[in-house]
Amino acid sequence: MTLSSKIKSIAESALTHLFPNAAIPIGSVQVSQTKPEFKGDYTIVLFPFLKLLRQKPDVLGNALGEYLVKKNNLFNAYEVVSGFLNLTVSDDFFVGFLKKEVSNQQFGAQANTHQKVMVEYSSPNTNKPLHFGHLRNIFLGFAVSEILKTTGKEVVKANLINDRGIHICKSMIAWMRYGNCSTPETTGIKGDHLVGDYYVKFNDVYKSEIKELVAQGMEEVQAEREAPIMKEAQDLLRKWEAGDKEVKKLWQTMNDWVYAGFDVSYRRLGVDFDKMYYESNTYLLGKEIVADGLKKGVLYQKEDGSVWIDLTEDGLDHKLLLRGDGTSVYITQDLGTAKLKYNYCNLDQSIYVIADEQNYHMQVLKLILSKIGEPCADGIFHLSYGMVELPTGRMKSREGTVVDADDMMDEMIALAKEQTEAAGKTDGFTQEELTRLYETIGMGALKFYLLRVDPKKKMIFNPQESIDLHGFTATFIQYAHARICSILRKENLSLKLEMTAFSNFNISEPLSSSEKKLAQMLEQYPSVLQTAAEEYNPGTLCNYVFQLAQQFNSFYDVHSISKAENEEKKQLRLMLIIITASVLCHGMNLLGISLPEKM
RNA sequence: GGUCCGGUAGCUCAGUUGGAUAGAGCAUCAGCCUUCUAAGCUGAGGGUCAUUGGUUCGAAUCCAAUCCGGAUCACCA
Repeated sequence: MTLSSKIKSIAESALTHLFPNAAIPIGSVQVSQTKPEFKGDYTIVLFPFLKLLRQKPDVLGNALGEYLVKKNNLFNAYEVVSGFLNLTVSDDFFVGFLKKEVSNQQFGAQANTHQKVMVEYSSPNTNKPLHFGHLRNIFLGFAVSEILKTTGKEVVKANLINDRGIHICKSMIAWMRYGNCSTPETTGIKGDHLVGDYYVKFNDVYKSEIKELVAQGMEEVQAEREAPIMKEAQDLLRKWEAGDKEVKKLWQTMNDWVYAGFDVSYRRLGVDFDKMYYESNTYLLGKEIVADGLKKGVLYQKEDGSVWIDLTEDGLDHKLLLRGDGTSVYITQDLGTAKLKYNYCNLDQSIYVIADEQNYHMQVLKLILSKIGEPCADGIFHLSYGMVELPTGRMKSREGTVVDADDMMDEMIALAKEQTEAAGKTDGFTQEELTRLYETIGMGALKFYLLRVDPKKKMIFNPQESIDLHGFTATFIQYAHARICSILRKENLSLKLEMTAFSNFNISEPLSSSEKKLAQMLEQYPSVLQTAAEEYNPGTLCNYVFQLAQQFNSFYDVHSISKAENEEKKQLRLMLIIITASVLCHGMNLLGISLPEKM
């Protein structure tokens, strides 16, 4: 139980004890951190009880404060300031906390709840390489998965690859026309980029063909339909669906190039998947669900044979689920895939990390499944995030205005190198260690930059301004960690300690304010994780980890650890920094960011 | 037009679910390295929390209306 909730329940029972005739509503006690300008650590707000108990703030505050301090050794002082009861938590509590957790590298992790959660993220199309927008999706999905895991969920990371459809046919036709049998091997170009180049090529040719047709007097709308390259792409798609061997073979080959490229990127990004789904296997699913819905009368059929659902009661429109010719539309396969996922291991929850442009689609998907009575409906949660835009607007892969993910990684790592060298911090490293260090700093900065903001807010990225390595960044946190490691190296201590370490420690001197503040922040880590998990928001964790590093830096500035005033203080501070390092490391790892021991 | 999301310091963002004088980072300015890593620390300036009204002891937070920006509402995916 966290300190804050402990205080809550203690105060609640204290109030019922002091005022036996009044019914104190459960959960009505508000506990918050005391503002730095006042004395104390935690604050109870008295206002909600004044009317109920017919008490004046000062009287109630003093009565409650006195009772709490007297009856409970958790507190050793209190102060009432205009309706707020500020409580000072005893040093013993914090020291007890430090002794208990100093050898626990898993501090913050919760016991397994046996709830099964699938997190689908990344889910790329196979016609182009990953771009900056995908990175937000990927980092979010990975971080949320890890946060859920550490709070006791069993997580299946899933990737649903959109490997079929007109988009890949566009790359295929452009390659057939202009590729000259080039391959990643013959060109030395990474597979996903090579296929992406032909996607761009397709659009260039498409545009010029339209222009030509318009010049010949055709309407633009018609020209868009009639352009030869487009017709050829559509023809390829038809052949693919008919199972044409040659087409399938090329399709497989080009997709394999892309997968090889993605694998390199995923590995570099440090993310992984437990379950891969391919749309070429799932795109025909969902028809039985539609048939079932028709039988149940939830869906209706028009004269032309098309199947619809009426969602007007829910403030939405009529939605098509099957075409007149009986073929699926986009949402049909999603109905089937939702069920497929659910049946994979009896999911309690199925999370979709998808951009907010699909809010409506996801809302409709969940609603339809629930109306048809599919049990998978309840667990569906759309983790919707805002798109990453450039100052000039949305990124368009068709127009080549995307910030490429691989390029971005290269740039960040180059920036890390540049700034490390500029700061003259390369001494004592081997070349190999430096390479790894730049990777750690660059990738950390990139991930943190994308994870620190609330997922649902859209973000604008300006490629002209490089991502900072100062202030609210991963680098800042990595630096704090490296400082701690440096101290521990000199003290011949490891972050991994025996259970018995520090078990004989006792204090005789009061904690300084920055020692206490640091301990207090560390104690809050589990509840931060809980909040981040409940809100599916890694940003909460970013904020916390940054504030912790900040608090450590202030602490570090005022207190020497190695040359502490006495042995007691030294031991105390060692415990503090060991847990700090452990929490920083644990928290950042959940975000997919690693921390160097030296930088 | 319907639905949904957003609007907080010059810029990028927090704001513990309704609590004290609204906080960080960047940028600007002023200090701090003979002492465990200055990628750091301390301080200053910078605010009509989009606007207006309401709810109450108390509102950036809840409600209503308005303004601005975005997404979406296909027999596309």
